[in-house]
Amino acid sequence: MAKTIVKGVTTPPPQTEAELLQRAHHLAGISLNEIAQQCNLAIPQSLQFKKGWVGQLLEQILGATAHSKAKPDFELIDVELKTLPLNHKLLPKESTFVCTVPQQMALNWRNSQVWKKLKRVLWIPVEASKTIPIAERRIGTPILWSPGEKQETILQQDWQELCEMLTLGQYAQLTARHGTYLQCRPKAAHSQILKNKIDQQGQSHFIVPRGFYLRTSFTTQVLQDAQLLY
Amino acid sequence: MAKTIVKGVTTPPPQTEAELLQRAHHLAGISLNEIAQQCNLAIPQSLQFKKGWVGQLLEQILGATAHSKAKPDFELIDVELKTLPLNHKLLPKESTFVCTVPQQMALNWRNSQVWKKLKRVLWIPVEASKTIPIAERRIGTPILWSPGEKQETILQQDWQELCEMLTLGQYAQLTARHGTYLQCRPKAAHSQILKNKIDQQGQSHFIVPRGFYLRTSFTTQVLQDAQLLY
DNA sequence: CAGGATCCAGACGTGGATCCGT
DNA sequence: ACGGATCCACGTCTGGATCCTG
Repeated sequence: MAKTIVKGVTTPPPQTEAELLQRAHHLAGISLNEIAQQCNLAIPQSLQFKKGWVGQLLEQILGATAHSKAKPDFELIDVELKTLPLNHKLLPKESTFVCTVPQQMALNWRNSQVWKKLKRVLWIPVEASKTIPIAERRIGTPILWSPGEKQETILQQDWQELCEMLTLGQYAQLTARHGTYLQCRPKAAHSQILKNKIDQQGQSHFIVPRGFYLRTSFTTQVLQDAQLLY
Repeated sequence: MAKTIVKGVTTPPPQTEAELLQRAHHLAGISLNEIAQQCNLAIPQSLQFKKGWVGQLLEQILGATAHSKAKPDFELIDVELKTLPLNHKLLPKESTFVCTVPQQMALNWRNSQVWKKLKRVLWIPVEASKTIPIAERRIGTPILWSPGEKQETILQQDWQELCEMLTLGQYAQLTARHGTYLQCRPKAAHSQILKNKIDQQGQSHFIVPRGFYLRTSFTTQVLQDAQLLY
């Protein structure tokens, strides 16, 4: 099944973490325009209707296994790619989506979807201040990261607290204010979307689809630990 | 959300069974070419890569709620539309797809997906001999139908037999030869497609996706009962 | 002949995230 | 600031069936 129509130049998957990190370092300081040109892709005027564009651009230039779902971005080396949008102070601007809340919660933290996504992450900071045209936004120094011991403890506590509320069906009480590092928020095309959820008694309910997100305070810490803040 | 671009003329949904049946009677004797013109649709050279085309054409001209899934074709009046391809003898040429085999079988016949699809059907016979160009194939006399008592008994027996084998995971023994009127056959894009099925013990298996089909011997009986065979 | 294999269109779900009103 | 709302791409699934080889 050779693909003969080039719809954008792609990079082969990296074979090792070192190779991936080296590639990512070569992007540091480069603008999105340069990468888009190399990938033969047009730059959108605004991200309003192209919210995932930067993430998908970096997937492509770094050789992520494009859109293979429920799998790490770099399947061979089991690494997840996350862009980290930075504000004008070069601090994280937004929370970071981790994964959707599954039908059935895992039985323990180390088997959870959240841990699978966070155990090994390549963070790529990207300028995201609205005052900078998209084409001119630059890539920052990459961080190949795993949670520290103390971080994992808090993340696990957050996960357990949120899981408990979700499992018990306490949707009214569960807001984005819960959780120290990890929060739980809506994740859908629009607020009218409802998902059929089957509770532990086998009863069917319609609920708002949710996702797990990392707070900006947490990703700021990631930058700090990597000594990328001064 | 008014759709301003006309991609094919559509008919509003029928409000009553009588209205639907009247429309269908107006199609009797008409060629596919005439209907396609009225719908502003091009006629494919072959159905090899357009297998569902005739069915979708009739959905459109009769005002079926286009592609609303897991619902009857005519939602308001709870009627299912089925084309019935006829060979050169004007007898059913193919088996009729009913529905896919669900993850979890219903607990009884009257709650089954098969019964929901078959309890009220508008059959539209269509010439389907390969010797007739698609454009020239004619529509036959429509049949608004429900299973007779004896038919339902056999269908229910078939369904129960097939369900039992499916529930017990007897996939090796389960072939299209089982069932008097109803059979169970593969239903997929290709034979390599596998579906994750969770059995009653909670174990996960990969199996070939299947569908329920009505044998041609059964749909021949439907024509007979409607006195459309001589 | 008919059981097993296959094909398309459109809906739906998931992963990529950012938007925006209070 | 940030919690709740929203947006695109694309892979997968479902519903419409007919094809095709032994």
